[in-house]
Amino acid sequence: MPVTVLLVDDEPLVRAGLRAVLEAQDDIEVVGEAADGAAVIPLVRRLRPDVVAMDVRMPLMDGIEATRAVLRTVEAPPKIVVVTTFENDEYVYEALRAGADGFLLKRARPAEIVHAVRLVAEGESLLFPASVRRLAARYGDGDGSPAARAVLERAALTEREAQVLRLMTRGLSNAEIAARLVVGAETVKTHVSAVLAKLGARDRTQAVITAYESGFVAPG
Amino acid sequence: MPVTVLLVDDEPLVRAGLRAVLEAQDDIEVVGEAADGAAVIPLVRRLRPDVVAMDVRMPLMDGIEATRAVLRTVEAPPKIVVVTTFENDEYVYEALRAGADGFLLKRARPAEIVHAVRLVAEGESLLFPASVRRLAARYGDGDGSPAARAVLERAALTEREAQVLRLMTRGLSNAEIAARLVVGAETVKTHVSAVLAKLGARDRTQAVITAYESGFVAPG
DNA sequence: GGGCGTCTCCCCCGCCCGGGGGAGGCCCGC
DNA sequence: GCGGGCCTCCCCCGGGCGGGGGAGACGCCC
Repeated sequence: MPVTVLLVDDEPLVRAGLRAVLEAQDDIEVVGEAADGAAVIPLVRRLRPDVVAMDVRMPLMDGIEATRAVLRTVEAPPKIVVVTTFENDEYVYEALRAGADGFLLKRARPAEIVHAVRLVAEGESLLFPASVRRLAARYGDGDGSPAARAVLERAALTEREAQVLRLMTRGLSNAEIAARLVVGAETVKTHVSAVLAKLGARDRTQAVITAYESGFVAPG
Repeated sequence: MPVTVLLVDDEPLVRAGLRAVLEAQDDIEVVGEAADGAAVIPLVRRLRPDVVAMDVRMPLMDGIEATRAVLRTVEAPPKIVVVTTFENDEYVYEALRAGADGFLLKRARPAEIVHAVRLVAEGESLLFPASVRRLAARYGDGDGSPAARAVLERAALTEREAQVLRLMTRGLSNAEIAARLVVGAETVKTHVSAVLAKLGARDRTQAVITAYESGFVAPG
């Protein structure tokens, strides 16, 4: 069965463009459109789309509020991809914080847009999409960049967990991390488990990969 | 005790520059100079430097041949850093293949040069220096780039092992890699062990980190 | 023909890793 | 005060991981 998508954008032109791009795929179906975040809730309830492509800036209710509203009030909410024009849109980070599953640049190539929709539909943690990573790299001292910060906050890593993750990306074992942080090995295990859970990683290797792919750490 | 360095370059100006940069550090001592690779062996035998900073292109014997000669004939040979002017110097990869421990751009910042010398002196596998990684990134589809290829050949990963490493960097477990390659789990274990040994990694996580840091794989 | 390297598979073994659940102390905010 | 989040530590337990050694089959090169 196809991936169903709801488009939410105040500009008809953008909606038409997204529709054209997405409908060109035979495994994606655009099931509805809305011109403002305020209209999203009932539409989501009625259409039950797999994915909502949500504009950030809209007149009545912006994408951030709408994202929060959907996630708060709808049962088994759809995946939400935030759509934005600017790469350095602080609003986007807000949206990610609000619980969106990824974001999309309007000027992205059609293939990228399609890819993003498919990925989030599969639940494939677009928590850390390549675009976020690229952003992080661009603005990035890797660690203090707004994107990386957003990623962190989205993953809701605590300070201690982030610290542990950083040491994991340096190849340290649990025992070595424990020695470095001067805590017990069991404590480290607790933190590592928390990191794995929050990043959706199965083991420390996957967590380290995610850290690299997200721009949480930069090579070199 | 300080790190002792032998400079090998046909241009006096370059030698003077390197000497100035390195002697400015109180933990580094330049113990000798040579103008050609042909003079290296006896000098290394007599001075027993920790590190040889070796130019690639020299009139009589180039840095590649000299590197081979030193590693073949000298007991407990020094670490060798290959010095080059051009970033995309194919000769450099040859030198790495010949057994050099890292390389250095002549126009690198003094701090970088000092850093490189200290690192190789510590034996800190400069097998995968940041400069190689940057090179790989610059030229790089990550995989087919000359630098990545050189890194591969330097590490002497076989095709199969490289394939396994690539799947490791995607977060796959041994069982999953086995399924993907349609071989037994024991076979994968053998390959993984070989990769770990060749990369000097203790576990798969460290191997993946090395893969990222070396440019063997690029984030995104 | 006889190495040598690669790929394949097998054994045993120890251990770190990760999951689950529990618990106490701390600070902060309601 | 009381809850909640965070950090800390503890238990048990299974499984994947990594080390060691061995071995057969194939192709390549001398």
